[in-house]
Amino acid sequence: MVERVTSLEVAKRAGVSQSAVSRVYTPGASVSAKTAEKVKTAAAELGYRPNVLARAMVSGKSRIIGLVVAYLENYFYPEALEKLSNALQERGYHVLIFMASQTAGNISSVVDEILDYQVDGIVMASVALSSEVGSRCQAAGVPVVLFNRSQDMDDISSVTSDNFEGGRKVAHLLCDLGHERIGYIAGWEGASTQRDREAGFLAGLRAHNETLYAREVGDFHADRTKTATLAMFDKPANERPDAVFVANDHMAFVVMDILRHDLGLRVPEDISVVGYDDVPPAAWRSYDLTTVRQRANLMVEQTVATILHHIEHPNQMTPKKIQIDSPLIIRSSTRQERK
Amino acid sequence: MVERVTSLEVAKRAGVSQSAVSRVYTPGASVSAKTAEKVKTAAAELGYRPNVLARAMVSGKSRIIGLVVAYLENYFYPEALEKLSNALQERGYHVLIFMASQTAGNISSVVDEILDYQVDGIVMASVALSSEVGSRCQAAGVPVVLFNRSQDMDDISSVTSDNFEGGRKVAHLLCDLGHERIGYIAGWEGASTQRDREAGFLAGLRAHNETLYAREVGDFHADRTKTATLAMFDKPANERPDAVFVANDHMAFVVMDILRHDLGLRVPEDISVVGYDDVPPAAWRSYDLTTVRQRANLMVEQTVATILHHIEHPNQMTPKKIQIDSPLIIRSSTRQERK
DNA sequence: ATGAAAGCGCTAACAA
DNA sequence: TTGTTAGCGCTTTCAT
Repeated sequence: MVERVTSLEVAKRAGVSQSAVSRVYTPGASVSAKTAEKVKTAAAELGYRPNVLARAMVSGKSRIIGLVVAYLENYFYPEALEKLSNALQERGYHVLIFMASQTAGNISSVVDEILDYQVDGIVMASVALSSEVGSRCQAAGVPVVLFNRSQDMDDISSVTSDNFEGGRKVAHLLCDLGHERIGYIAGWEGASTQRDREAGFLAGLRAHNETLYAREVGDFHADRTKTATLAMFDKPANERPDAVFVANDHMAFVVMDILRHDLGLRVPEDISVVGYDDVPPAAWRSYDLTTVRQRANLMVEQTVATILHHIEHPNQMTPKKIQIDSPLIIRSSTRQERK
Repeated sequence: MVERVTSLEVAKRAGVSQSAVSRVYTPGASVSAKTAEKVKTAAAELGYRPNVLARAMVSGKSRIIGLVVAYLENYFYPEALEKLSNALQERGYHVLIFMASQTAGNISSVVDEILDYQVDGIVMASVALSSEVGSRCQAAGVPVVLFNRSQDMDDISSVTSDNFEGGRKVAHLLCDLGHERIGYIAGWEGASTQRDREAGFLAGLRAHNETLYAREVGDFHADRTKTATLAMFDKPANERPDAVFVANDHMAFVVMDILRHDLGLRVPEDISVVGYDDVPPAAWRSYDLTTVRQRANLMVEQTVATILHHIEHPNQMTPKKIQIDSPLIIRSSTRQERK
């Protein structure tokens, strides 16, 4: 175990003051090329690196972004997390993870923990947070950006895909394909993504003078989706939907598996299935799911830009509500042409 | 934006010294019930919470664990990450994420960044790290635990599943089922997991007086796995393997999809397929993959125990090499009985 | 451009 | 049990 090297030791070896060393590592500080060289040499010889925590304490900037996530079971999140972390790393920030377990009371303590770490900003990717939580962080002077969720009438920035428009595109597709009995399997109804997708979907149907034939709730949850699917499809051919929009890809996989393996139905010949997210397995041959793509890259890019903007302009608190266009990806889980 | 509340302000309001306040938040410090009450009341009124960073600076313990990950595309990792973060959170630690991008030179700088944050320990879950990197952290006095990878002849602790034994179990299964032309699709050959799984598999075959009929390399990579699969199976029935062990689940999904959809073969009637990891999609009906389960819960538990042990006993540097038993999970991608 | 000095908010001896 | 004091390693005035 090697002892930590401090700026003071580097200063001594370089024959300069401790503050000179500090300046060398402070972008924009005034140091002569000569001192900079001396310091860098000494630092290299000693293996010196500035202590981020000490810097954070005095500067008030930790260069840490707190990330609150609830469930990584939806493969959209690991993807986003990876990109987010990379993007922040490139800008000299790092991600401190806070897992928000199910319990609601727990969430509140999570916020306290985050604040304890003096994070410069917070990204909330968890669906189940009360709006109060975000506001509390804002009140503490820590900017917050909601990722993949939104809230009406509040003062928190958010980045989402255009869920309403995405839902509408699905309605158009299914109507254009000539489907006549269209079902919807909803996600957890507390989620803004679920609400917006459904609202857009219904608006789209209306535009075609169609109406929803059946609706069940899957809650973004495998078991409940199974129940919902059976309730919707375990009936004679002329009574069940001939197409279904499922509020996210993971539920859509469950739906497809049940249709095919439990009910012996064919996708898309008997039933067209559409999902939402375009997580990687949607492109796997066994599913090849028609879906709405949430463009993780763009969403992350905007999230990073927004949080950094808030960090750099602490006074300017106007929230940004960013919606990323989400294209329809047509694969083979939907009929290929009007029947 | 609310100003930060310091322990000094709490002290004033409570009518005690600043160190009294500190003691109230230091487990095991001696404070009278009366002072504790006064302090807690004042703290609550002011909304005070100790500054973790300041505490870290003086105590030398940040209660931050650095986690190095390379690719979250393998769904074993998000699962592990979630459990790891939860387990550490319960013990008052938090996870700072470091994404190790592809470039090898990059890795080295990642280590510097980690060390800058004065992390108390490091978990490396990335497959592509040189042993030199881990050693450098150890040398800096920061304990390291390798997660899901191991290295021979070195001084770093690691937690893996029993990959050798897992591979052997697969060989036994396939031999018991009467398979006669058995293939293996390897992962990236630099990975210890790949090497151990293959070694165990070969040892198992040998025990049955069987020998490997075909071998290709998929590199834990979808495209290369596709090429490997075609090279192995795109030939007459009597020339191709009748069973294949694939070094991880994700490659196995690709193999199954190609067998079924490109080559028109049936699994398991024509070919039995076995994977490794038991990631969630392995249990999805479309794959229902026979596989070796890496028990993420146990692996994480041991990882946490090990890293905390090293943190709490800094002098006792004997590395631990922990292997978790990995059970064979038999599903329907393998023949159900001897033919 | 540089050094001296004053803290950032806290913990940990040390006395009392 | 308590208060006083001295830092942890750094950034940042303020002189020079």
